[in-house]
Amino acid sequence: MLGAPAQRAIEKVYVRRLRRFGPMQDDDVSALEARLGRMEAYAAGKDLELTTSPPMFLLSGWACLAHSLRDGRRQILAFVLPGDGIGFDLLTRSQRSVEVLALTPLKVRYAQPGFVAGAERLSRVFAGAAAAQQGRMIDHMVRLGRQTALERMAHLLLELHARLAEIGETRGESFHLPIKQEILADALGLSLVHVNRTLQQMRREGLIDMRGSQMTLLDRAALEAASDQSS
Amino acid sequence: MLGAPAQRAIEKVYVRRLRRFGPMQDDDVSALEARLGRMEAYAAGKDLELTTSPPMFLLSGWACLAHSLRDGRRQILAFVLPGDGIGFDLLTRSQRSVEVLALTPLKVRYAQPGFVAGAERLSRVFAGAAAAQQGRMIDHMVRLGRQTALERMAHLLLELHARLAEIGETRGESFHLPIKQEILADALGLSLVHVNRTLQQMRREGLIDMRGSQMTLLDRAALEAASDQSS
DNA sequence: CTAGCCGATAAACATAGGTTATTTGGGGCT
DNA sequence: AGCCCCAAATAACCTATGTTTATCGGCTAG
Repeated sequence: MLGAPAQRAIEKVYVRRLRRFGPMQDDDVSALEARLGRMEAYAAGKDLELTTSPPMFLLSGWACLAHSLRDGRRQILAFVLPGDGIGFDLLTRSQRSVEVLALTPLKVRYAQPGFVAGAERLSRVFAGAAAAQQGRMIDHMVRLGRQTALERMAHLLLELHARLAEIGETRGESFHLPIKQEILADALGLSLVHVNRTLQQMRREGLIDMRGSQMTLLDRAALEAASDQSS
Repeated sequence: MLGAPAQRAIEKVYVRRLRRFGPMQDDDVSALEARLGRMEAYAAGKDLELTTSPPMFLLSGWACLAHSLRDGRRQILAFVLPGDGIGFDLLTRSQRSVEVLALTPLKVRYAQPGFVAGAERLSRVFAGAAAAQQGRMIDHMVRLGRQTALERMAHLLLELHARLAEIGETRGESFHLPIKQEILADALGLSLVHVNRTLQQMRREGLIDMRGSQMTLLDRAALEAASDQSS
């Protein structure tokens, strides 16, 4: 009576995430596992070196991809959540000055130095994950270019909830949001003050509830209406 | 005395573009050529169908990738210039509602239905082109999220000039900018009026010159300073 | 227990950019 | 030649968001 559930419970978070992008059979999982190597921990705030190191999976904690301007302005390009890969795609490996930043303490697992995707099914899954990431970046461009502060926030919160739900890190409409409002500001292209204003407004209007770093989506319908995003 | 220059002059625009991303020898070019098929022309304003058709190269004219919101707001995600591929990457082929829009009359050349990149060198070149496109999208996110109207415009003009120079469509610091200010607005996340204001300002300050659709970058140093973008 | 720090909250004011409406300036067509 | 139409250019006004500064509350180091 314990076998199956127990097995499920210990499934690696990156396998759980990758399953979203296509079927993975036992030999796919072992093929992947065989190509992974050492684990590592990083402190919050740490700037991960990507150009030299092999790609990795995030086991726990939150990271982000960001680009900084000379005068200190910073744009967060994407959030990296547990189970997500870092550095598998061209994006993060290209010469571009894309920084990978630990937003919380991190645990990662590196791929073997000569990592290659491997079997047919496995590489299709990896392609799916890369496509999903690009899709999120498109959403992000639309947010930044054409949405109001409240729309941006609503859409980001929905995205984060959906992604955390995939790996079982939500409880109903609640999830742990372990980042400062300053980080939200750099992600959404807003000022810190306006992020706070917007959150207060969403709170007053009963869209969300925040207690410390616990975020609850109280009115999903309204949030979805606000974030539009469809064609 | 005519052979070599003539050969160079008739080199296909997509080959010229692809050479930027890695060495292409004669057999690479023929391998690519063998995988391409019919040509097609489209009128300005046409919305190209991507999900059903094979990928293609843009032979002449300008196109863009865009996403529209329900209420009509639109964000242009990327410009597609002559020689650029459309639909080779996951981006444009994913289920996402990314539209491909002809900004001018277009000539394209489709790939054969079962297109695959082909030889080692050739696929490395294709990967390079995809990475370049992603890099430009990152620049675009930074523009949209963290730069002022003038900075955005300066940076976009520099990008367009550089890309057009690659395919010989510049004359010194001048190039043909065949798009309405409304399109610039949708690309830069600004209103049409503010795009006009910004262009006037750049003109007054001697940064650019515009006569009809002819754009000239008068003060590259100042434009580069304004667009920052470095880490 | 207290000092000090950090992040959230708040208030007051400033401004970049949005909106609406009007005018100007070429082409192309009749 | 005269008329249209469309895009560019202006103008006047409005507002979402940025900036600056201050307060508050909780946590941690001693």
